Amino acid sequence: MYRHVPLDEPPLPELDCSTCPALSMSEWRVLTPAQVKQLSQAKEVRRYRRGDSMYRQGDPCKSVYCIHSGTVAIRRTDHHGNAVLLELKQAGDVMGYRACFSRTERHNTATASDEVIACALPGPAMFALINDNPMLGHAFLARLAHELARAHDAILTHTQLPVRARMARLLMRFVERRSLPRSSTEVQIHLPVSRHDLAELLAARPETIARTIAALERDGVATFSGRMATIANVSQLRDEMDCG
Amino acid sequence: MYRHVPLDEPPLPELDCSTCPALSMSEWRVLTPAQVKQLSQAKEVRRYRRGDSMYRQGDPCKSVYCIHSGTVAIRRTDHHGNAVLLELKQAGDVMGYRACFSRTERHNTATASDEVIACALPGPAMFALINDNPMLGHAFLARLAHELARAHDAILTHTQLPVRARMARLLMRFVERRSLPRSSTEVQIHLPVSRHDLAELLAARPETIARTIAALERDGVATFSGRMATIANVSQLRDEMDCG
DNA sequence: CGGGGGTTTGAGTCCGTTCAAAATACGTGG
DNA sequence: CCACGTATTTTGAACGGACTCAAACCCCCG
Repeated sequence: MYRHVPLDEPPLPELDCSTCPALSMSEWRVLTPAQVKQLSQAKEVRRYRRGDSMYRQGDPCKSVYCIHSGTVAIRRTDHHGNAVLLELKQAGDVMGYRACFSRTERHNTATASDEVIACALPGPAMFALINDNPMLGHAFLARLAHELARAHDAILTHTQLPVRARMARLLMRFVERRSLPRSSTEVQIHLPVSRHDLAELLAARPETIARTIAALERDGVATFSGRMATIANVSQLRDEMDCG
Repeated sequence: MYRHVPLDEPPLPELDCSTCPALSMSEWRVLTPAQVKQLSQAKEVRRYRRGDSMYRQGDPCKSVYCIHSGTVAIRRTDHHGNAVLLELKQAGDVMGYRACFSRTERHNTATASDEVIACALPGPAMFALINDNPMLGHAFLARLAHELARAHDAILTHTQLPVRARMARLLMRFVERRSLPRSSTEVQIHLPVSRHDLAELLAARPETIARTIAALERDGVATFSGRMATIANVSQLRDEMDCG
């Protein structure tokens, strides 16, 4: 845990934010070239291996992170061990800002879901950039507002829809993000996480996920093989999204 | 709906933000006296009657609101009619800013739960204040971050805890907000909403709420009479908050 | 070839729901 | 102030989706 410079790994690459492909997807895109250089100098590149946690509930908030590559799972756990996977962060996503803005300790845990390279930017450096460039503040206001809407959506879907419909919605999100079209109606997607994580994403048990997948195959909606899924008919999947 | 100046009502009071008791509880508390005057001139006082909606899902976002008195219910509804009561806003709360910051239409509906007097501040006026005073931007960043944490909490509790524990948590929130101590262990609270709204707050059915209340009384945790509730032993209620 | 973690299947249970009806509270007009 | 009609709340019985516990299965890797 917390290791980010294993001895037996190749040295971390030097990353320049101004040429980073993640820049245009992140909140930093509103910065001027000079401010990007400032960002680049203040940041620190880190590597995390599958299972490493970047921060944990209760930690003080020292930095925000910008993901260069890999997938990070953001989880909230209660003191009974029940966990919910709140979201998956990927390349170009900025994460870990919530605790900085509310000036509280971390309320959830960030875990590398596979090999992750991310840059850590100290909180004060971010606040300095916001003071220099009000557009960055607005970008974070918009981002937080968007996240809040998504969280409210999750409350609604998790409490009102059966697991099967929630699964359909999740699959549709993966389809929209990046799918390999195989024919006019058929698409193939790569599930970025294990069944266990799928369960935590949908606030259900792994057994229920297995059963739901089996039911989806039985009904000819999709076929699953490991982390590959082939949706037979996207519009049919869309119909599953409301009620089941 | 949308009516806020009924003909048969007394005229709206002239309200001056600088003397408003809600000021110190709202985000506007970071403003200078001159900026408060600016706020006061830009705002418009409105009155809503029980059941009136202040805005609805799908509306464009024109203003943010600052509640002077009364209770407002913020709801999210899906196109099947399933509704969740996301939160109750009361005197001193600012509301309706989420859609402004994300520059999207309203994602939920705000309904007056009883007689409400609130001030509407046009979105552009708020943005002007934020530009004049960066502390206001930070205050909203902190507020949004806090709301996001609360929403994530709700996801966890709604999916992991039984209704009875969720009810205990809600009652505790009311106790902490304002309770009338009757003895060392016994407190009395006023439930600000109907059973139906209680159900929507807990993401359950009214029938389940009635049964849960009956069970709580049977077990001697609390007694209920209309909108009055007497908690026999607060620490006993606290024990109910995790699992049931 | 033999672990071992992750995944799947099976059987039984429980919590909350649904549907329906009774009871209570509420507001209005007489 | 009481009677009435309506809305809200409560109770009852039956159903169902997801959970629990347990065992079998499978695939990857040593």
